[in-house]
Formats: sequence, structure tokens, C-alpha cells
Amino acid sequence: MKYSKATNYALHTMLYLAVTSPNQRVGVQPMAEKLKVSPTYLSKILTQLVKAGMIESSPGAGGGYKLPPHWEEISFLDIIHAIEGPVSLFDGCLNDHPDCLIQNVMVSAEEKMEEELKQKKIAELAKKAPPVL
Amino acid sequence: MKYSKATNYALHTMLYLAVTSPNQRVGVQPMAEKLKVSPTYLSKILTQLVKAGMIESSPGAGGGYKLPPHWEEISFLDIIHAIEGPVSLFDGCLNDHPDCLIQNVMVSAEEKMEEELKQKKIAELAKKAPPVL
DNA sequence: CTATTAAAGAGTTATAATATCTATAATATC
DNA sequence: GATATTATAGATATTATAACTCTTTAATAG
Ligand code: SF4
Ligand code: SF4
Repeated sequence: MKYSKATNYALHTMLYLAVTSPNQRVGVQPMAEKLKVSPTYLSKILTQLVKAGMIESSPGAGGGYKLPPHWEEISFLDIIHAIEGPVSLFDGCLNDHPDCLIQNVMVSAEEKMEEELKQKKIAELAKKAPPVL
Repeated sequence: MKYSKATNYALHTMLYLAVTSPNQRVGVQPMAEKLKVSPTYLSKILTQLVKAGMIESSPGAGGGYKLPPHWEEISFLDIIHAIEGPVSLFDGCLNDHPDCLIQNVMVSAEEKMEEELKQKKIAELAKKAPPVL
């Protein structure tokens, strides 16, 4: 019951882009160095973010990744969902009782967490210019 | 990023005890049958619950498990913590920056969820006498 | 003492996360 | 067009954790 390291890397790179270069492209190597993770692995994570519309990519010389136009609206929840998928924390159901009481509790609790994660935008954190990496 | 099946089994057995026999002892075999899980495996989970004070056990003939005197106060969060341990959903930290912004967000979101899980008691669900198993 | 039941230990299997290697495709620059 | 650069994709290996089993031990009631 833990968020994956991939999610952690995704959050860090997003915050990194927001803090350092919201408009400029940056390749995967420098970020992989900062995060102390292999470029190929980080690349896979960034590709997932691209597909989810969290960042934009361009190949070729001078290419790299940059934030999309709407980047100030991107929330923690968006990033987490991009990596973890549309998670439901609880799904060990066996019998499919109608209107399951256990699942109701778990889902409503999960929603409380998601509300909070939806309100928190990386742009908001970036304003504080933290030493993110 | 999912709760373990063990947590699921724990929630179901607790609710089962609360619904069927709040005072009477019941062995692991009947419950394992209902849950379609092996008795030895369920036994390990129940032992964790015993150590966390969620249930009481007694060996020997006529023994088994029963809820403790304070069972009506037991929350979902209590049960989850008993199985998952004192979880922190997020811990992929690399640099230990002071007053980490990312971790602050994740922790506060997690607390929102835990508040909800702390308010939900199994006794409350048991009153509705659901077809739990 | 014997039957019954929980607890504990060691081990196995299954599944998912993590990471690497290699090959391919796209773009810019010359 | 040739070359260097960079992202993407596929296959695969490694590691970690969850899930489960088997066996032994301990405790209790009758
Ligand atoms: S109680 Fe809920 S989770 Fe459990 S078997 Fe019934 S529907 Fe599924
Ligand atoms: S930003 Fe937070 S989680 Fe990331 S390295 Fe710094 S302290 Fe750790």
C-alpha cells in the first residue's frame, strides 16, 4: 500500500519543469542525473506523462520535454492518475453484494483524499521556488 | 497502489464477527470457508488483529476468536493499520529537503482519507445487518 | 491424556515494480 | 542528403513484495 517510485519521479520532474523552465525544452538526461535514476527508465515514465497530456515532447536535436500551455491547471491528482492509472484502492471483492457497505466506506474515504490532491496544483508549489532537486 | 487482500480479509472477518456473533467465539475454519481462503493464511491475518487488540483469541476446544469489549469503537482505520502497519503512502524521498513541499501535500491528502476511515466504525455497518459473506 | 484450536516458523509461488538493453522513429543542423 | 541528437517502443532481466502452504509448537477444555 504505497505509491510507486514512478509516481514519485513523475511528481519531481513535473515540479522541476515548473520551477526551472516552464517554457524551455529540457532533455531527459539532466533530469535523470538530478533524480539519480537511469535515463531510459525515466524516459518511460515521461512517455506516460506525455500520453496523459501532462507534458509535451519533441525528438531530434534541441528536443526534449516541456510543460503544455495549460500547465498551471495541472494537479497532483492528474499526475498520479497518469502514472498509477485510474486506481481504486480497494477491490478485493468476492461476492458482489449489491450496494456493498465496505466498498462504500473505502471509496468515500478515497474520494476525500482525491479532493485534496485535485486542489493542489504544481504551479502553486512552484511559486515557492523550492529546492526541488 | 492498492490495499492488500489481507486488509480486505481483515475487514470482512471483523464485520462478520460484528454481524453474526459479537460475544460468541468462532473458529477460523468457518470463516475461511466463507471467505474462500485457506485457514492457515487467514489465521496469520487474525493473529495480526489479535496483536493489535482488534480481536481476542483463545486456543483449545471451543476456542476461537471474538470481539473485545471495546469493539464498538473499532474503526476502519484501526483495522487497516493493524494489517498494513503505520503506512505512509509516499516515501520516495531522495534529498531530505527541509519542509518538503511534495511530501506536505501527500501527507495532508492522506490525512483527509484517514479522518474519514477513523469515523467509520464496523459497529455502525453491522447495525445494517448486511449480507457480508 | 486427548482432542481441539491458535501461534509461529520456514519455505514456496505468484505477481508486480523496477530497471536495463536494444532497436526504431523523428527532428534539427550542417 | 548525411549526421548527430533525442524521444519512443519492445523485449527482457532483476528485484521486491504479496500471497499462500506446510509443518511444528503451544495452550486449553473435557
Ligand atoms: S461485502 Fe462488499 S467487498 Fe465484501 S464480498 Fe460483499 S460486495 Fe464484495
Ligand atoms: S522535494 Fe521532498 S520528496 Fe523530493 S527530494 Fe526534496 S524533500 Fe525529498
